[in-house]
Amino acid sequence: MMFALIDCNNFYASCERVFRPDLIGKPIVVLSNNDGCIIARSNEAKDLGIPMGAPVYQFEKLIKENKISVFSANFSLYGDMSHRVMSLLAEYSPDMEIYSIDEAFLKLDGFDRINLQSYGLDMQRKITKWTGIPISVGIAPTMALAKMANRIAKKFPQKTQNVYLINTEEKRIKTLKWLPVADIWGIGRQHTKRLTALNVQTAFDFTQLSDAWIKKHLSILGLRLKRDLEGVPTLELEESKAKKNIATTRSFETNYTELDQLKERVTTFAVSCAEKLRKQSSCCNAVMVFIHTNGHRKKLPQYSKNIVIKLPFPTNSNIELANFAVTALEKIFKPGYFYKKAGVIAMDFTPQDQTQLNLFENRDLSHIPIMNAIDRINRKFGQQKVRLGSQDFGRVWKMRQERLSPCYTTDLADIITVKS
DNA sequence: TCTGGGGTCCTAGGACCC
DNA sequence: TCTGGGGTCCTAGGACCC
Repeated sequence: MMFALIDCNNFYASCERVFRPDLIGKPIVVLSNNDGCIIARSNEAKDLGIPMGAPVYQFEKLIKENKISVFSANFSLYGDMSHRVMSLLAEYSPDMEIYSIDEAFLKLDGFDRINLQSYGLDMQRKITKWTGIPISVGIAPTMALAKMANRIAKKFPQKTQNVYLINTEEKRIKTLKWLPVADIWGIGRQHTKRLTALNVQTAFDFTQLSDAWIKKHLSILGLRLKRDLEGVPTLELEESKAKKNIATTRSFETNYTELDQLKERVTTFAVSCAEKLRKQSSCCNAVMVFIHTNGHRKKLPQYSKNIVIKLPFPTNSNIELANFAVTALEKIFKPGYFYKKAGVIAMDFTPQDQTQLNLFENRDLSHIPIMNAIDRINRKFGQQKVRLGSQDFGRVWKMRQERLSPCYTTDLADIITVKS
C-alpha cells in the first residue's frame, strides 16, 4: 500500500501564467484581498528573497527594480483551475482526498504490480500538459512520508523530474535525515522552537524521541506523526465532510467609524455565510460576530471584541442570519474607534432537513422557497444580483484589486481571443 | 498611505450532576 | 483532628494546516 501526494507548484502564480505565457521564467507575486500581503510567489520571486505573507508595500522597490509582475488574487480563476487538476488526478486512483486548493492525496491500494515511478511521471506530464499547471508528485508508504517525498520532488526538479518515490528503507532514512524538523508536516513554529532547543534538528532526530515525551508535549497528533514517519501507516485519507464552521471575514480598505457602515458589511458577510450553509445543506444554531481596529496602528486606541449568540432556531436564511448578526454587532459596537476588520462566523450546525420547528418561535417558513429562488437567480445571472435592501447598493464598499487578471475560464466576457 | 482569509483538532479546567 | 469520587459537557486557548 502506498500514498501519493500531488502538489501544484506555486499554484496561484502558475494559474496566472497559464494565460500569460510571456511570464514563464519571470518573477510573479499574487496579493491577498485588498492587495495587502504577498500570498504566492513564483520560484523567481522566491529567489529574489520575497518572503511569504509579506506586506507588499515593504517590497515596492524590489518589485520595481526586478520588474516583478504583481497580481491581485483571482480566486474564480484559481478555483476553476484547481477543479481541472483534481478531475484529472481522480482518474489515477479511486481513493482521493482533496487536501487543499492545490494539493491532493491518492491512496494507491492494489498497485503492487504497477511501476509507481512511471505512474507518477505519467501523472506529472499529463496534468502539466493538459492544464498548464506544473505539479510535483511524492509517493511513499505513509501520508507523512509522501509529503516529504513531495518536497524532494519539488526541491530537485532536474534530478527527479518532479517525481520522488520512497520505496526502500534506505531512502526513508535518507529523506528523514535530510528534512529539517521545521519542515515536517504538522510541526509548526512553536513545536520547532521546543524541539531545536533539545537539539532535535531533522525529521530523523524527531523519530528518535520517546513516545512519552512526544505525547506529553505534542499530544496524540505528534505520536501519530511519529508512527507515520517510521513507515507505519497511521494517518488516513479523510472523506470530504461538511464543514463545522463557515466564516466570511474581511479587512476594509479604509477605516470605518460608523455603526451603519459596519452594519452593511456584517449584513453582507452574514448573507455570504448563509449561501455557503445552503450549499452544504446545513443550518446554523449560533453565530459569532467580531470587529476590531487596526492592530498595526499602535498609536490609535485599540478595540477588539467578538460575541457569540445562540439562535432561537436553526437557520440558513439570508434574512434571518443577517438580522441576528446585526443584533450581535449592535451589542459589541462602541463609537469612537477606527474599525479595520469585521467578520461573521456561523457555528453549531444541524442538517437542513432535520431542523425542528420550534413551537414558541414564529419562524417564517416562507424563507425557504425565497432563498431557493435567490440562489437560482444568482447562479444564473451572477453573484449578488439579488441582495438584501440593507446591503451595499451604491457600491459604497469596494475591495482594492488593482491588478486583477481576467476570469479567463469562468466569465464569457473574459475569454481569450486567439488570432491566426 | 499600505499588513489576508478560512479552516481543523486537542487539551485543560471549570461547571454541574449524582 | 476529620470534609468523596467519578462522570459528562462545555469552553477557551493553543497548536497546526493551506
